[in-house]
Amino acid sequence: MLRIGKMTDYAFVVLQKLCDTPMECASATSVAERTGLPEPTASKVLKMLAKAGLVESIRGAGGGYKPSKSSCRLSVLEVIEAIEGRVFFVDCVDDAHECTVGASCMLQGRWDPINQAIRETLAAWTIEDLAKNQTQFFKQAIGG
Amino acid sequence: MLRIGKMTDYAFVVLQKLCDTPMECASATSVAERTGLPEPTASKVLKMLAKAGLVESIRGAGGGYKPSKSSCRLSVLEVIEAIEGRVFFVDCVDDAHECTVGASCMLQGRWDPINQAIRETLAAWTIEDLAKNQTQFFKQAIGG
DNA sequence: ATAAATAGGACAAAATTTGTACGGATTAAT
DNA sequence: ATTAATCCGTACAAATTTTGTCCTATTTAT
Repeated sequence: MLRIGKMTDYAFVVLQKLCDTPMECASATSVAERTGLPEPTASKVLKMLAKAGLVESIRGAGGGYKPSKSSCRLSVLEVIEAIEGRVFFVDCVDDAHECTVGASCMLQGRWDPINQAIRETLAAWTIEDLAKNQTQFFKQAIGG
Repeated sequence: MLRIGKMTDYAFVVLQKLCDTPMECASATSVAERTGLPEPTASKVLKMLAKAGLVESIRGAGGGYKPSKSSCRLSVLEVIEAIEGRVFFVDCVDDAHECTVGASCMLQGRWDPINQAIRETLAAWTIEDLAKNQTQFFKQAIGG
């Protein structure tokens, strides 16, 4: 099915909630309540986002997470990569991968342009765009 | 990592081998030998491709698989979807999916254009393109 | 000090993907 | 007709990946 993981789904939901109240410092617990996600899960997602630098974390009592100034302008690509790692379609592109097919594979190294095109597509939309109404969004997609 | 599965990788390799000798009817065993894949695996991939109509299967002694006339012009999208099912980035788009976040999800229905754009990107390359040399390929990618 | 939070890592459970096997159906050749 | 080659469909165990949860350490406000 070639889909992003649930965690990444959650990341978008969480980021958007944070962007609703950009000045507020929201604890993982409050984010969990507002999104309907279980607390440990919301916490995990927030930690990942913080580690990737996509939100600002404030430790200690009264702490929590704040969207950074640019959080809501993050591209879809940035969010996906924060959670999933680099976006690639084929194992071969990954350094850590050993190609089991080896010499008989005629495709080695041919995927870069496709990967690049996909990345550009994902980079072209921001979280804000996703939040806008569907109609307008659709117009962009078909170039209208 | 957002990658296609190994089976899909194999599918490209197998298809390309078949297209090397488009007139020949190759048994699963011979495809396995020529690609270096284990026989049961090659067989499984071929079966999937045949079921999706991407190659022609001929049963009985002396049978095997032949690329159909258009096999080598198949788009990358067609191959991926033959193996992985429809290409989507978000569960919400899938009818069978129940959104656990529900009403609090501001993103519902917003992904279609992105999915569409990705699909268009994948549809723009053929297996033949992948087999061509990397340099030329790269030119296409950057519009040169 | 104490309470409220996050950080980071560990880990079991669940889900998915892979790889293999087997019995049945189909066809060509003898 | 019989035999051998070959695909078809399904089932299934093993391996891998993803999820979801918890625990301890650290940080900060009061």
